[in-house]
Amino acid sequence: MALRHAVLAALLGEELSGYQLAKAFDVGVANFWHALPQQLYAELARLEKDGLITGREVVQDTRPNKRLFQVTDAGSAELEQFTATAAKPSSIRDDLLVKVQAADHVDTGQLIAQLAERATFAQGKIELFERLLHTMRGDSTEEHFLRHGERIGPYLTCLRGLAFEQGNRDWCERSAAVLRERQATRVGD
Amino acid sequence: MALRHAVLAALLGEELSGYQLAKAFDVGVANFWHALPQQLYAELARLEKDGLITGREVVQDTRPNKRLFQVTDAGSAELEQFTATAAKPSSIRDDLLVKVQAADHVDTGQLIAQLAERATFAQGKIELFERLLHTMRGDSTEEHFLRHGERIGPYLTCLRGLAFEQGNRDWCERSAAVLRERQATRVGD
DNA sequence: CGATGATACTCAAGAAAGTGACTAATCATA
DNA sequence: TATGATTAGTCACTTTCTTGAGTATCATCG
Repeated sequence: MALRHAVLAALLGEELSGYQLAKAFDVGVANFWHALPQQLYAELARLEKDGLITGREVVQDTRPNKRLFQVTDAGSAELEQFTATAAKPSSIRDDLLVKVQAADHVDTGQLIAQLAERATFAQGKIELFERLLHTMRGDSTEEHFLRHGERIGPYLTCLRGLAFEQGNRDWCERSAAVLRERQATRVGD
Repeated sequence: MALRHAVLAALLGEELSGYQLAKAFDVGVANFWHALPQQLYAELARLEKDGLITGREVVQDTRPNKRLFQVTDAGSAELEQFTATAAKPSSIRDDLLVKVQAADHVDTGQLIAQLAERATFAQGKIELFERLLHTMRGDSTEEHFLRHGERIGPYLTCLRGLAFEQGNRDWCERSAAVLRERQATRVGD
């Protein structure tokens, strides 16, 4: 019962189709909640059935028709109530960290390659987030935007995503460097 | 098929009981993989059935008997193979971020309280990780340990956990400060 | 003109994860 | 001498997530 709230939060402020929502969950929202398109369509159906969102059909000439969803008052109330409940600690799942945990017992070369790949991926995300942040704040400085901007929720979560990916990149690079150095040392033994 | 590898990785180097493993998943391993005790017991049973770990009964006088598990050669091979496959991008799930995403539409007071609580929690984790890191490296400096230490996998993942929680703490504090300032501004309107 | 890719979804099956309740012994403490 | 905490697990049930395939239209590129 939590994807539910992530979807509601993503739908606040803008009407989206399932397809657009899936895109959003692929870039921005993915920082704090990950979901596949199929889950989103299913969740949208449930939310509509429960009256927390309403959908309207939009007929399109050049593309398949779509349904745009927006949060109802009941949906807002649900989110409000959700916010009032205690937050569970965040749960992370990362294959790569599992592999690094076993670093002393597995093939170092593979691990280094995967750390490098992840660092590159993180760098891409960093650049994306920096662009997103800039788009959101427009001409204002960050400080000014955070004080006086209208919609700062997505900005704040994006800031967390940025810091997270910077942490990822730095850690991947450092870990890869450490493993490389140890490899070199061992060869030189 | 992923908790499987997290359990194997946690069991490398040390023989643990299900109960001890659950503790490990509550502190260190939780940084990159979260699981409840019930899941771990179930996974241990599966791993043993598949011959990736072996358990031995340890009779105890003062406490209930326990079963200690260790990774078999087949288990090591499985981990090795797992490392060779491409890592999926990490998946995060965080209630609190969902709430912040909706920050402009929900009760700010609650949110600030939860951010403060999370910052405190993160601070506790930071201190725990710093202690763990110190224990692992003993008298060596970090640099020396990473170059010449025997078992650096858990150290590296702990470093990531530390950075993650520092990021959490900083972001929570900043977000809470921003929301407080806006609250004050609005009152002053 | 055919291939590829984007838009916009749907369905079904199976694997994984989460929830809640429960047993049973010992130890500390008030 | 009850009370609760800690150690050490088990069972059953439900929800959620992932995987894989499939439908249909239009736009673009070579």
